[in-house]
Amino acid sequence: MPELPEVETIRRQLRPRLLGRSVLEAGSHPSSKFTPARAITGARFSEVGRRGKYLLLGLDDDRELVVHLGMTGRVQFRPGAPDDIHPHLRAWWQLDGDETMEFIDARRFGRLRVVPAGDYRTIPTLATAGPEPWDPDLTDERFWNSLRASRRTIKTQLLSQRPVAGVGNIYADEALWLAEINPVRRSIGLDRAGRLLDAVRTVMGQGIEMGGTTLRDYRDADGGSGENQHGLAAYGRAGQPCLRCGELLRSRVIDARSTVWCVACQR
DNA sequence: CCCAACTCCTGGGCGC
DNA sequence: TGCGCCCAGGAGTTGG
Repeated sequence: MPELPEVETIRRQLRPRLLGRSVLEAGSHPSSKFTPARAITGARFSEVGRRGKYLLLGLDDDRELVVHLGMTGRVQFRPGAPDDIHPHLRAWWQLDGDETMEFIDARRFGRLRVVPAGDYRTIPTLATAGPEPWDPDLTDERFWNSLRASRRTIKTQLLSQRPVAGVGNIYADEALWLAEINPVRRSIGLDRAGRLLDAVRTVMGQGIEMGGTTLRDYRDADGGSGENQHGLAAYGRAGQPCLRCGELLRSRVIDARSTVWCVACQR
């Protein structure tokens, strides 16, 4: 599932391909999740940003196309017209230069929105998202205070996007494993919070370096796969030995999300 | 405000 | 081999 490292990989590829280019025509699947695609016909891309798991495609008319990839969303380019017989084509934008950008999404968990630039009031998760992992204002104390404000499990809090933006199920399990913290804890001290924040930065940074994690669906904007799946220590490794202590990793559903952790060294 | 439950989707893995 | 069941999951929505 595309999390911050996957979305950042795509952002970096999209930027040189989109900046300065105009949308000549656009179309979409009839679902309201995708119809906003049509609203940017005639506009020109002027920025390609990211916030958490959201792609922010700035337009020269002071609006933004906000893209969330959901579970299986992909962005790809093809010469000429859209491939309108592709069964999972949800939106497309015909660009100048005889090329089409396509949004492919088998499971339709993705969504598109067009908003006034920087105005995310109608996208609550984006509007209330916590800082980016490398935001200099994100201190250990701030992260700890955010975690202390809720009584939910640490795992659930990481997925909430509030303490830090961009964490999904894979990198949450990886960060908790690296920081040696039990995902079902409901409170942690400042020292553990600091270690968890360090771990989030480490696993996210590694994910970006590796071009994202491809378990099944994820592809970058060039159609390529990531390599981070070979570096996972927890996610998908239930029943296999912990890479730190050898204990067999356990799996359990926490808040409807499968969670893998080591009962011996994650306390 | 917080939180829990429910919802959306369908490819693929599995049991038989 | 084929059928049918059910899981995976981010975030939006709803209701307490």
